[in-house]
Amino acid sequence: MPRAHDLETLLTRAPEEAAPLLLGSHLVSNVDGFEVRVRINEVEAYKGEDDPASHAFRGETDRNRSMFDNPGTLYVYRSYGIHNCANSAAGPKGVGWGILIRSGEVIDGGGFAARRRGRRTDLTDGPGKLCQALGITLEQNGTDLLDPRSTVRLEPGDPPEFVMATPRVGVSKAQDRMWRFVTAVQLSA
DNA sequence: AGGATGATGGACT
DNA sequence: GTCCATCATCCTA
Repeated sequence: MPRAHDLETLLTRAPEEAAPLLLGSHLVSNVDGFEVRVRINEVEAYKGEDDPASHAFRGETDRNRSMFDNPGTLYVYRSYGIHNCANSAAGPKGVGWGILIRSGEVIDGGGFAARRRGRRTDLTDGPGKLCQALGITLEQNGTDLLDPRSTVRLEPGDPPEFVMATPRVGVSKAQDRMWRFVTAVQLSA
């Protein structure tokens, strides 16, 4: 299990190495005073200008700027005009690497999550759902996930016993990269 | 249980 | 105009 200051070390690695190690960590949000804690069970690596599937493939833009910031910076983007999706910047500053946080299980604050989602089940089993449950919007883009004072942050957790690697979801390019990482818990969900 | 589809906006050709 | 790092709903079985 990574300790708090180890998360920064972990996230400075290449995203395809850091992503599976991030599984089991906690994503905690305190937006509007409601704390929701999620154990991360599914992530994907995106590797900047080396990766045709990455938003950063064509370099830095207004939209993807957070991914080029320090490792542990929150990159939020709007998906299909409707949903928000959350990433952590990875690698050294300036490379545009990131880890998409796709799903998890609610550990605490389930009532707040259910209220935000407008339902009692399927609260955080997808990247858009997870952001809605945690109240993560473009307003939180650029947040330092490694700062304990941040409204959205990463904290250490228990690592999973089993991790499976698969192609990434919803991408048509670079399907040969097995850069989606899932815990056994998420597989059975 | 699984496939099709509409919503909805930004980035890109 | 087309393509999305998606989701909820509405079918068919």
